[in-house]
Amino acid sequence: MRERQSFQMKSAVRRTTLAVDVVVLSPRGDALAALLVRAPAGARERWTLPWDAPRPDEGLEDAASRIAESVLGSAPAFFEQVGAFSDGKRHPGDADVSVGIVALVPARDENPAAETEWFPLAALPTLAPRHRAIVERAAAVARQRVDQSPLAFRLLPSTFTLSDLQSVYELLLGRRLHKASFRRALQASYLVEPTDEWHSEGRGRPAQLFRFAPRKRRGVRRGVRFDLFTE
Amino acid sequence: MRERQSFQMKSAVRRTTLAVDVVVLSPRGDALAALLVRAPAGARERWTLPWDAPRPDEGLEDAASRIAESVLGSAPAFFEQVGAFSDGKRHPGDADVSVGIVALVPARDENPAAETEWFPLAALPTLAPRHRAIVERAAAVARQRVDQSPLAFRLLPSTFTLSDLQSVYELLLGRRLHKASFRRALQASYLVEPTDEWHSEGRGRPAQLFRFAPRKRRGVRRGVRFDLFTE
DNA sequence: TGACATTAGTGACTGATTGTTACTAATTCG
DNA sequence: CGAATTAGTAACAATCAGTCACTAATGTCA
Repeated sequence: MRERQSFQMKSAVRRTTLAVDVVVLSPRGDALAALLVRAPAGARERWTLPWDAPRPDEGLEDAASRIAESVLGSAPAFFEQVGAFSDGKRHPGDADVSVGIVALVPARDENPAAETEWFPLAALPTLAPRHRAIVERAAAVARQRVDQSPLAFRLLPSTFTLSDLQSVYELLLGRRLHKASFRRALQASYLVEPTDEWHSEGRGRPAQLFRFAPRKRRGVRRGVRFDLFTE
Repeated sequence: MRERQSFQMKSAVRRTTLAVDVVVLSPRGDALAALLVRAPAGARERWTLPWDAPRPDEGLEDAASRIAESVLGSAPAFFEQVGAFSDGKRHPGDADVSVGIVALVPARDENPAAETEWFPLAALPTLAPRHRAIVERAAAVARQRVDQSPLAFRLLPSTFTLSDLQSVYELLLGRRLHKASFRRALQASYLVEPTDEWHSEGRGRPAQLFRFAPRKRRGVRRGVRFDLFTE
C-alpha cells in the first residue's frame, strides 16, 4: 500500500529533450509522397524528416506549422498529431522524445525547396529508425482516419473533380473504388457542392468542379461495424 | 531561401519537463469511469490523474504501466496513447509536455486503492485544465476506436456474455443498440467464440459465456463511408 | 469529316446488410 | 403454477453497396 501511494510523492519532473518531427504528405503522381530534407554532412543517414525543437511557449502544432512552412514556403492548413515516440530508436538529433505530426498539402506543380525532395512512401530512402517509425505511423493514421476526418480534401486544391477526389481516396485506402458506388455515397454524405466551373484535362469529357462544403446531416446512426484488423 | 534552410542548422534540442498522465477507464455501474487520485494538500485541485515523469530509459508505455500499476495494484493489459499535450493549460506538476495514455481495465468488485476513487466521466470533479483535456481526449479516442480496436474486450473479464459485450459497446458509443443486429454483426466478425460455460445473473434465462478469440476473416472490403462528424 | 479512344456521369438490377418486430427458451419469484 | 425477466433467434422490410450497361462530351487521327 505504501507502494501505491508513493507516486504521489514525486517531486519534480525530469528534464528531457523534445523534438517535433513533421511528416508532410502530398499526392505525387499516383502515390502518396513525403517531403524529406537532405541531412547535414556527417549524419548517419542522407535524409531526415523536417524537425526542430519547439521554441519556448510554442505549442506543438505551432512548431509543426513553423517547421512545415520552413520547407514548403507556406504553412499547410491541416495538421494532426500521430503520437509521441520515445522508444529506444535513434533520432537524428538524439531527442529523448519526438512528437510526430502529419501535415497534408495539396499536390503542387512547383519543385520543392532546395535540399528537399518528395519520396513516394513505398520508396523512402534510409531514415533514422525513429523517423522511419514516425512516417509509418503517419501513413497508418492517414489511412485509418480517411473516413472520419476530411483528410482527403486537404490533399486537393480548393476545387476538384470527383475523379480527383476518388483518386485520393484510392491512394489513401490503397485499393480501387467503384465509381458509381463512390459517388452515391458521396451524394448521401452532403460533403461537397458543385461549382459552375468545369475542368478539361485534355482528352475525354470535361468534369464538373466541386468544392468541400460539408452540410449538417440528419443523424445517421449506423450499426456497429466490428472492423477489427485481425490479420 | 535562407529561411528554408535555417532549420537544418538547429544545434541542440531544448530541455523540457515531461509527464506521462494516465487515464484509467473502466465500466462502473452504467457509465464509464476514470480512476483519480487525491491530490496532495495545497494543490489547486483536489483530484488528479495518476501521473509521473518517465524514468531514464523507460518507454512511455512502460511508464504508463508502472503508474497504472501503482494505483491499481496490477498492470492493465491495454494501453493506447491519446497524444502529447503542451498547450498553455496548467499541469499539476507544471510539466511542459504531457503524454496522455489511456488504460482500459475490466470492471472490478474491489474498492480502489487508498486515496483513489472512480468517477463517472459525466461527473468528474474539477481537474487541472490539462488533465481535463486529456480525459476528454481519452474518452473521445475510446469512442472513435471502438470499431477498429478490440477496446471493448479490454473492459470485460476474459469470459463474458453477449449482453455484457453489448452493454460495453453501448456505454462507449453512448447509444442503445439493437440486440439482433448486434449479434448478427458480431457473428459475421468472427471475434468471439462460445465457451461451454453459462452464467446465471439471478433472474432470467442464463446466458452463454464467450471469449475474445479473433479469427482471420476473408477480405471483407467495405465501401467508403464518409462518416465525417460535421456537426 | 467522321470513326474511335477516352474520360465523365447516371440508371437500373441484384445481392448483401441492417432495422424491426415478434416470437421461443430458460430461469427466478411469489 | 403463472408472471416477470433475461437470453436468443427467425423472418420480413427497408436500405445500401457492387456491378453492368448505358449516355455524354471531349480530343485524336486516319
